[in-house]
Amino acid sequence: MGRTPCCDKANVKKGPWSPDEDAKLKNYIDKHGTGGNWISLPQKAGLKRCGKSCRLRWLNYLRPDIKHGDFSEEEDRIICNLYTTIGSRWSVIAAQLPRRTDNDIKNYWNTKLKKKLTSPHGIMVPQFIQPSSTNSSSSSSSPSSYSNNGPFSTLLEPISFSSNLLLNPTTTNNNNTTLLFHHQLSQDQNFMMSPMMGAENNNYHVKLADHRLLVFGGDQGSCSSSDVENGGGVEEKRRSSSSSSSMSFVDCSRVVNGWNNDRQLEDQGIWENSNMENNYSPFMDYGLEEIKQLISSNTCTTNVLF
DNA sequence: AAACCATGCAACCGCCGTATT
DNA sequence: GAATACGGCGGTTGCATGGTT
Repeated sequence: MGRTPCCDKANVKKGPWSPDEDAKLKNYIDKHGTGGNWISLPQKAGLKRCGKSCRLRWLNYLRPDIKHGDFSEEEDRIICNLYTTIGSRWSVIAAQLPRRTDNDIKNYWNTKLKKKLTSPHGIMVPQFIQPSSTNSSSSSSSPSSYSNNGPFSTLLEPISFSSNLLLNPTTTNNNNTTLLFHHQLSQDQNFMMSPMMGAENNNYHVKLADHRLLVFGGDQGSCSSSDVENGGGVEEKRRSSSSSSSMSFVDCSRVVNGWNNDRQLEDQGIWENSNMENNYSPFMDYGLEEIKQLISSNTCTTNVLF
């Protein structure tokens, strides 16, 4: 025979913990510790709870050194890095973040970070994983050199990857445009996405050789003038209908000829003339296959990987 | 003001490897 | 060695809250 059952399942309380229960559990553990036996603990502590429930409550909430909420950018970076490396092994990830619980990290990932990293089309898009330093010499997957090409970097040397998702953690060019994730479409279709620095709405740009600028991603699809300084130059007027659930691909070629000054847009009366009623809009939504075709049919001066 | 919807998060469920009988 | 509980973990659920229509 094996062990005796841990508790009477029919007579244990479930649901949210009351302040009184919290106090009982905390007082008991403060005085006696867990004793390495969660099963017998609730009875000793005067709680009508399953040992598992007590353990969970203590580890995820009552433990004195726990920090809740307010994840820092550094913590975001660590979580994203580890997730792309080892997947949803929350206990391992939590071990790298002092005072954080696996449950908190898991919730944070599911409610915040995951939305940043995935699109409804099922492809991964670059994210705000800022390098802790600008030293790029340590990563073999980092492009080895870049030219200064307007607000974007241009990859000078071709790169190839064995994985379809790699993190390029530490590349910042002179324009402070940070280059992030890489996906590979094929040998001759290497692209590098460049996020707009200064924008907080998850937009990304791809500059094509014919000066067209593809803008996609984003909760709201807006670029302020400060974004222009960092690689923008357009404002997407067609905003997503619901936050974080849509992904727009926008061909701005008709308005961004030269794409270096949003004043052009005003001078050309683009904003005023742009509406769906007169059947003219410089903003066109593209599907994933269309965008791939657009990119593959052009020689990109910006190297982008999906 | 009410109904509806989206979000955040605490807690539970079930699985798996290990320990115990 | 078999049977069963324990401890730990990740996935999922359900409730509370806040925002929007």
